[in-house]
Amino acid sequence: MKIRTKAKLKHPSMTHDPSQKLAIDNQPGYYIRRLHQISVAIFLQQTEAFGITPVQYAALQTVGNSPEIDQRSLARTIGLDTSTIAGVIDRLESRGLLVRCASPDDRRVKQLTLTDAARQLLAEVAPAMLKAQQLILEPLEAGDQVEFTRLLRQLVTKNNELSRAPSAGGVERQASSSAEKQNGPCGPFLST
Amino acid sequence: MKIRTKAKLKHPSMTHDPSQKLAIDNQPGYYIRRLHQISVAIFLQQTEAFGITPVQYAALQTVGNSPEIDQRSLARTIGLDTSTIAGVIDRLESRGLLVRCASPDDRRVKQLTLTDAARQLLAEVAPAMLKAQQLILEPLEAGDQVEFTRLLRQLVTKNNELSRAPSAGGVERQASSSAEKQNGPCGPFLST
DNA sequence: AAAAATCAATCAGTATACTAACTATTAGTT
DNA sequence: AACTAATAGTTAGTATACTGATTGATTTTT
Repeated sequence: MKIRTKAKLKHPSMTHDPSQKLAIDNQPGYYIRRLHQISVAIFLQQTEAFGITPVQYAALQTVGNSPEIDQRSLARTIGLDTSTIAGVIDRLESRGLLVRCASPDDRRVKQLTLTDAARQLLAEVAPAMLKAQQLILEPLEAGDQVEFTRLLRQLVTKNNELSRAPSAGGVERQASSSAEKQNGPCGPFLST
Repeated sequence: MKIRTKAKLKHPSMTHDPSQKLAIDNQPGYYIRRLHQISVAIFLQQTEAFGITPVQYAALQTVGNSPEIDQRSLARTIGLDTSTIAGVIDRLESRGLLVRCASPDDRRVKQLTLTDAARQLLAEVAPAMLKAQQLILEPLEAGDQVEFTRLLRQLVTKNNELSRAPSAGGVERQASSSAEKQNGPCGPFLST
């Protein structure tokens, strides 16, 4: 009960007349949820042949761009918390798309590396993924697409800290020995 | 393998140069997902005292606006499929916020009715819910908020059929006997 | 060096959100 | 009337996405 005293009613639009019906389809949150559903549906439809989800794609792409990234940095880069990324990586690893390796420098850390299969998959999926992005915005005319994208980025960037998993703009690369090419993902003795 | 032949490459922007890194944070789908996360986080934060989720709120609000609505119509109204709504209603019913009643006209149909507790909860939550909506858009200046909302609605409306759970603009009310006030949600013998 | 704090990852639990398969009921066809 | 279609709801299975607790390793303090 005492919670209600927090409502300061600084703005007339916040004064809610309970006799008037509130429509959910008047709230931005509702449309944001719907657009997310639609966006995922379009992605899955376009990439249907590859059996990959938007988040899995983001994870693979990011690991590809930053080999030996650790789970925490990956999570921050794509805006997930560490418990969610664990499940994503589980599924990708069991499909043979990436490998978890304990870091030699810090045994708490697990470094991630793509398999060749993942590299090939990424190259194959890319066109469908780009097509999906295009289809999501297609109902808007060209100028509006640019405007919407601008405002969308602004909202995410400025509200970033409010979610549990704020994303880090760039990838915080950790020093990587870059001897991976010769030795395989997990050092000289664990190559495939 | 044969799937790849479907890529028609009708547009030069679809030709993906694999040597160049694709950044996930350049794709609208990524920002849409992030904004959804943020939107939910803000809602949960503002309504923390009530233990309710955005979808649960939408369900309660809709049932409140259309008593004796059936599950299918509710699902369509808030943009969910029937299997998802079943779980939402399970949770709301077990919290004593609404009641499922078999329709006398069609025994397949279950009609939904709010309890008094739900009506009270809705009235109490409304200000926090409105505050959340305001906070989501707050990073944008006033004019941009209007513009963003306009484009957002346009995207959802025009892409509506693409998701599994396209939403119906209005609520398709079914003939309701409106004898509810006297007899309770489930007819004369099942009143609370 | 031992104790405390911190940190990466995991796990249990909950809540959307989907697909696909299934039950029960109703409507339509022959 | 009997057979078939379609419909409303449920269930099982998978995948985000969160909270909160826990484990094991590292760092900081004492």
